[in-house]
Order: sequence, then structure tokens, then C-alpha cells
Amino acid sequence: MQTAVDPVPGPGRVTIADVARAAGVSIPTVSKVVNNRDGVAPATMLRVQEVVERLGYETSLVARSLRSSRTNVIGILVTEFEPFSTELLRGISAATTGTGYELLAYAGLLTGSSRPGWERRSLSRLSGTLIDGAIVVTPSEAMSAASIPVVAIDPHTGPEGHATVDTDNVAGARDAVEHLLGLGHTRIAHVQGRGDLASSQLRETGYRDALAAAGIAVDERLVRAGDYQEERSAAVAHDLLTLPDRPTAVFAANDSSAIGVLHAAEALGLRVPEDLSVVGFDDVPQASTTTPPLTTVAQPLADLGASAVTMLLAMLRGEPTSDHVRLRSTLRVRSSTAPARA
Amino acid sequence: MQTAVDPVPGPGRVTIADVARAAGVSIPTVSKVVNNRDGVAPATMLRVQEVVERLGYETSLVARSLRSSRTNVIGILVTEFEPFSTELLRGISAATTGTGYELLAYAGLLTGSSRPGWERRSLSRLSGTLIDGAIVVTPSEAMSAASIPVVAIDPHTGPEGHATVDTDNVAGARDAVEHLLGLGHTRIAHVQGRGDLASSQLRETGYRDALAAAGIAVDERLVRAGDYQEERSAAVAHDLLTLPDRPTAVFAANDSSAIGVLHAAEALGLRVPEDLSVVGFDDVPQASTTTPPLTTVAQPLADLGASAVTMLLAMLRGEPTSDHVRLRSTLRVRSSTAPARA
DNA sequence: CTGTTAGCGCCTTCAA
DNA sequence: TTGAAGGCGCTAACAG
Repeated sequence: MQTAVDPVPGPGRVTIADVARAAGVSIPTVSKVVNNRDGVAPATMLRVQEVVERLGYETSLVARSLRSSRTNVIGILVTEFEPFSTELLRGISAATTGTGYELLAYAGLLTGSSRPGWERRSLSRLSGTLIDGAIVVTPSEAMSAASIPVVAIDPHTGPEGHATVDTDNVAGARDAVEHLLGLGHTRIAHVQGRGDLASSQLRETGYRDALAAAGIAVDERLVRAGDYQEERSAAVAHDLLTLPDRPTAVFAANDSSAIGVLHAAEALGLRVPEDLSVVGFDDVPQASTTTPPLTTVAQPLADLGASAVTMLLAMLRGEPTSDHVRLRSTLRVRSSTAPARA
Repeated sequence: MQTAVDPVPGPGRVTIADVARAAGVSIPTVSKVVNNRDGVAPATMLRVQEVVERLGYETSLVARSLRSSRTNVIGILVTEFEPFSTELLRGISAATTGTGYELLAYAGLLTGSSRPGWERRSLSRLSGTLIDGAIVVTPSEAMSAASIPVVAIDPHTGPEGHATVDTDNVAGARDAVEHLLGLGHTRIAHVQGRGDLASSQLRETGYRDALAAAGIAVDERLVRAGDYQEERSAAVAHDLLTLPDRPTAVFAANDSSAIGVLHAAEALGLRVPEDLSVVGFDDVPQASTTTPPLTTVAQPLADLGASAVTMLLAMLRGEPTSDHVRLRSTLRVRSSTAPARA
């Protein structure tokens, strides 16, 4: 025999109080049943479970996390979802499956002035409640007094403060420029990344090192900031490519920048790689879909994400961890580079 | 003159109470200042703001959303972060920038038995609190009584219940199979997708339609389920390709499946496209990085995401919206297909 | 075994 | 202009 009860009364969510009322028990009892705590009579338990089922009740992540600090959710903080961060996300997701943790990726999507400090702000808003630990992607400042375990991917500065995962940016950049040098290029421009990121500074270092090792003085007019952004880099590349003595090759600090360079070259009627060689950095999936496919320094993006998860899980278990993991990058030669013409 | 106060007392987060105490005012006053409500003396306001700054206070998303329903956060619910969902994320992210909304992508990462119903569960856990609206990616069941606006991408069934965004799956599949037919293939296998998704059923319909239109009877032994998964599809493809009268071409229900087919073929020593033609569906970025690059039906993934955002924002504003948007797909011919050999 | 009490951090009346 | 009281949904002590 069934009693007729409205499944979902009114607009709002089904709360624990609704369940308690429908089952004729108190709220804490429902809580116990839902959380599998013992101290509940089998009969009561069954009755409550049935009501939970019927009403489609699900505990509110928010209310629960406000009360008890543990949530079993890992937060991933990014400024926005673009190829770099989404590739990391894939690795993180794969490495987290089966661990009992859920993933919550948060994008502030701030623009302009409010942007600096986003990582600290987001972390503050979510930590202590909602997430047990966080992976922060390309933070532009150190998050000193975080109240939860934090791992940074490709952070502001090198190994300091919190745990960090990155690749060997200097070596990668050097590989890229040496590749260009080996093809006979000597006027090699550099489109820099975001000045506030260590990766950007390190890639520039690699660029300068390689040139210096080849005995070539850096022409500072050939070094311009592209901020890791496509549009910005396209604009900068336009300037570079309309210089009287234009470069024959460009090392862009990441793939987005390289794609911007490609666009600028096309707009100017320059053929790649015949008239201009271009090298990127990261090897996001779309690097192989450009015309021509991009020669780039491949970062093991998914592995970076997976490593961050591994470190964070160890920290959450209270185990000791190395506070810095560095992965290797490899040059991936495609079709955007060719020998310099005489 | 400055009073000496510890910036962050102890381990936990800085709460509104900490700020109130440090500023010598009550909690509600701090709340008013933080939320720019009037009714606070300028002097008090200044003092509070200074303390907020100094302590690095940030309101807790959790506590706030528990109290007031509006959060300005859009939730994106996925099972996991894989190429399909991350591409959608990119489109969603781009379309949301500048709207004042933030993004919160949630992956349940459930495995096995707990999986069915994930969308309803996740939605329940987050809605009413935390998020104002949601975009659900490939839900396997209808989320009837959602308490917040919901848009589904590539959902269970066709236009019904909540708002939906998808592409013309039948036409896309037909294009794919007609391409194979045009190359002279007649024994064309189909690796199906997830049976609980409309997209999967519709792609199979397109497959059958195209074959029927060409006067070819479907050999049911050539139609097998790959669940949109790479490994599963590889296993199924192995069976298909070791059949006495093996197919000369395979239409896989998505790119992951197609990649699985590629692996199976390689393991069996079959060359693609010489011995076997393969077509996928989706055109995720990695489709062009396979060997050989994959011929596939391109869905405008980023546009799908952007459309979903547009619809959801309209719903959040209370404006009327079409409850179904269908985008076009286009066949992208790469190198995994070739004429059938005599 | 069950219910009562208290409080997580915040916001919203309403009274002082 | 400010503060005291109540409650959002939930869980952790305890008391019955």
C-alpha cells in the first residue's frame, strides 16, 4: 500500500527536512542514514531510504561542506578554459578517476583590472569549504597562506612556497632556437609570453642562451611581448614582419602566440615556412591543425596534470612529497619551419 | 599610525567575524560594506575596507550561496574531462567571458554502477545553491524537475523537457557513409556509440539510411557497440576485422571509437587507408594528430558550447528562448579513407 | 536507537 | 547608522 505524497513539493530543492517530514523521523536520523552511520534501526533505515529514493533527495554539497570540512572534491583553478588548461584538465581527470575524489574546475573569467590576484581570491572563496585541495594553473602570484594543500602548475616563480609542477622551459626553448639555427636562420625573433610567469622568463632565457652560444647578438627590436595571447601576438608579429630587416624566423613563447604569428604572416602575404619559419611551445592539440602544422616544443600536458594530482593526493593523505616535479619537453618538428634561404 | 594586528590568525580562512572584530564593528556592518550596500558611515566603510584588504578577506562562495540563492555562477556538468567535453568547455568559456558569470565545471568521475543518474545527482547537489543555471553534457536521462534553468548538450532524447543543443546527427552520419560508398566500399561496418544517447541512435539511423539508399542490405554482424570509448571500440574492431569476410571500411560513432579502430587495425597489421578506411565523428582536435589523420564528421564543438551559453543566459534573464538549437556538421576528409580495392 | 541542541559563514529583517 | 536575532541545509555532539 502506498500513501500518496507529492514527489517534489513546489519549486525548490528537496531538503533533508522534506525527507524527515515525509518519513516521520527527525533530521539527524535522515543524516545518519544518508551517510551510512550506524545507530539507526534497520526498519527506520529502510523507511528513510525509500523516501529518499522516492523524493530524489541528494545532499547539498554546499550545506554539507559548510559544516564538515571534508568534501572529497579537488578544485582546479584557471582563468579560463583554453587549450592549455583543458589539456591539463584531461590529465587531471584521468589521474583522478577511481580515487574517490570529484573534480571541480573553477574559472573566474575576470577581465582587465580585477584579474591580478584571481588565484588568491578564488582560492579564498572555495577553500575551507567546498574543496579539500587545489591545483592552480599558471598563478601569477604566490598563494602564501593557503589553508588547504595547493599544487601550482607552471607558476609565477620557480620552486618556492607551495608545491610546483612544470617542464624544463629553458632547455625546451633552447631546443627550439637551436633547431632554427640549424636550419641556417640568424635573424630570429622572439614573441614573449606573460611577463608575470616564470615559464615566460625561462623561455626567453633559453632563447638568449641559444643565440649567445651561437655567437649571435640579440637584436632587442626582435623581442616583443605577446602575453601568450593569439591576438596580441598577431599584432606584435605584424610589427616584427614589417621591419626593414625583418626576421626570417620567429620563436613564439607558446602555441597560441605562434598561431597569431601565422595569421600575421598570412595577412602580409608571407608564406610559412618558405618566407618565414615559426616555432611554438606547448604542443596543444590544435598545433597540428594549423596550416602549416606547427613545429613546437611539446610539453607533456596530460602528464603535468597527472603529476599535480599525484602530489596533491599525497599531500591530502598527509604524506611527504617532493615539492617540485619537473618534466621534460621535446621538440616536435612539423612543417612550419624550413631552411633559411640564401 | 598603524595598530599591530596579526594578518591571518591561525590556520583557517579569514571569516567575516575576523574582519568585524579587527575593525571593531559588527558582522552585518562588514557584510554591508563588502556588498556595497548603503547605510554605512563613510568613515566606518573606509575602516572596514582597510581591514578587509589587510586580512585578505574574501566572502565564501559556499556560505553566501547557502543564504542567498543568486551566485552568478554557471555550472557545467560532465562525467569526465575528455576531448569532447573540454572542447565544449572552450566554447562555453569564450562565450561567457564578460557576461559577469563565472564557470564551475563539475566532474563526478563515477565509475561503474553509480554512473547512471549522475546528472540528476550532480544537479541536485549543486542546484538551489552554488549555481544559478547548468549546462549538462551528454546526460543519459531527462532531468525533469530541475529547480534551475538547464540546457542539455547532445542529450538522451531529442527535443523534449529542457532546452537542448545538438547537431544534425543523421545527416552527418549519412555524409560519412556516402563518402565511403563513393569510394567504392560496400562492406561498411559501424561501431555504435552509447546506446542511451540520442546522438548514437541517430548516427546509426544515418548509417542505415545511406546504405539503404544505395541498395545495400545491412549485415547485422557488422554493427557493434563501442560505447563511444576507445578501448571498447578497439576490442569490437578486433572482432570485426577478423571476420571471414571482413569489412573494408568502418564508420565509427565518434572519434575516440575511430581511434580505437585505428589501434585494432594496426595491431592486426592492416594498413589504413590502404587495407581499411575509417571515418569518425566529432572532429576533436586530436583527430588530426592520428596516423593517418582521421577523416571525420566535424561538429562545431565550440559553437555548440557557445549556443548553450546563449540559451542559458536568456533563460536566466527570464527571456523566452527556442528550446532546441541544431547546428550543422560537415564532413572533413583527411587521410584515413581511400578507394576500395577491386 | 532516537531526538534535541548547537553552530559552520553569511545575509536579511528589524529594532535600537 | 549600527547591532541583535534568526535561519539557509547540514552534521556532530550529546541527552533521553
